[in-house]
Amino acid sequence: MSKPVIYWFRQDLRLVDLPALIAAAKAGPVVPVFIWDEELGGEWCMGGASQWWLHHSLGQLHQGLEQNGSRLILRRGDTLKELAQLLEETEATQVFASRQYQPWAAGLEQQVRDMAAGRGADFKRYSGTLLFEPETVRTGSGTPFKVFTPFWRACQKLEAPALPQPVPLLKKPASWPNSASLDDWSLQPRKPNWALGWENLWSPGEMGASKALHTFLEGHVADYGDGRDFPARPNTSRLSPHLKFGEISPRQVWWAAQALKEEHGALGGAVDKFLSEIGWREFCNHLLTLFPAMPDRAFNPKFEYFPWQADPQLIRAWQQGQTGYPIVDAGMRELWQTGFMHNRVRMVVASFLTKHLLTHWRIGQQWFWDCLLDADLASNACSWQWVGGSGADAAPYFRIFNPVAQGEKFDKAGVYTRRWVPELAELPDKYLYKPWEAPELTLAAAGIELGGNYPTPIVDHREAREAALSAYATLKTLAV
DNA sequence: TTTTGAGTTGTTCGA
DNA sequence: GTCGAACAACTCAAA
Repeated sequence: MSKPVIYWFRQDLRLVDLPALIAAAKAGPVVPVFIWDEELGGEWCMGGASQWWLHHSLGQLHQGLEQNGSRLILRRGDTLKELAQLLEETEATQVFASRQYQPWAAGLEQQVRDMAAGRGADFKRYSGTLLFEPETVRTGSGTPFKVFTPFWRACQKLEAPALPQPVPLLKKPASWPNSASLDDWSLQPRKPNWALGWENLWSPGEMGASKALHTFLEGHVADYGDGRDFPARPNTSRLSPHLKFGEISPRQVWWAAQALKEEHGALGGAVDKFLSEIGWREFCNHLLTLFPAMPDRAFNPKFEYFPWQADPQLIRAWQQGQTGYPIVDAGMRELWQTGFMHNRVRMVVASFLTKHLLTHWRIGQQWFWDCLLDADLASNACSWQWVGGSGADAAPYFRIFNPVAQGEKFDKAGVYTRRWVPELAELPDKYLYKPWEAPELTLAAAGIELGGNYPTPIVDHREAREAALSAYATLKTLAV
């Protein structure tokens, strides 16, 4: 019998359309492995909410492998050491994996390659996480793009992504190495269990991902263009955590979207708008590859001199959804309670933190990193920098979201806001986003005591706006 | 090399 | 209530 090969699962927890797994299956009997390396990423090791998802996704992956006559070998510890140990135990001659794009990934891949070579084994790396490899998208003069629209246009002109590939036939090795037990890893919170009920909100794993895609494309994409901006409407895909863990490939998304366009030409506009969001995922990963310091330093160096403030009380009020601005508080509480936040509201809360509170975007990035199920290093860093004004193709500094206007515009009936800020449930629409303007009697009738069961605004919008504008003005004179 | 057109997501003010 | 302009130039990408 031929020597086995190792398939090293990373953030590609699926069986369908996985080029590296297909290659592994061709090369010999496959030992599928996942290594829980808690330290990997250092400061950016996996956040709490994401660990909950990982637990369930690994369970699903294990089931999927069993249905294909295989299994998932779990190990915990340093990636390099565990892979070396597995090579020794299995006498495998090759290690297969999908390429990742975090700043530490390329170095780790090189270390694995060297370690394997030292044992007479080969390391083989394949794409599969992005539609386009960062090296392949370049401007006419050969430089990487720094503006989204021309970037995405250039992507469309490249050869279309390959069609998704089916699950390969996995041959069993002569014997299986030992596996750790998922439950021993304590990836799920216990005391307190802040993920209570999340099983009803999310279906981690390949099947859940596929279902989310089809529910979206069959029902909700039609009204994506407008609907996606309204947090109470169902017109977003909610695919982000699935994509983050690689439970579905962007190629599956791309081709399912193309098929829908062909079937219903009228949906083309909405589908393209949705695909451009997949484009932003690509763009962010390309930017992170280009500028690995993205999570830590301003892409626009001027912003390294921005007069950020850091008031722990204000930061805590933001984190806990106690700012006194209902749309902000609704978003922050949705995040805490579900591990997710609607995109429109993410922009509002991020603008509030960076501009109203003049707090460094890194503080927000770190909070999101720990709380978001879909926390992705590239998207999180690029999006925070975009809001803060320091990113590529960033929002202009004078774009300061008005939390009252945003609430009134995008959640007029208050369905979203009242759900997450129930103490305001009885407040009439007219005052929902500015309870401080409501007459005493109205507040009393709604059971609201400002400064009691709901906070007075922690900053005044007009004053905060002026302060932000003048803080940003200080950058103008800088020559960096 | 120089020139030209364009650039995710907004708010406020004044006519 | 509605609409257009200002916000502030700057950088990017392509011709």
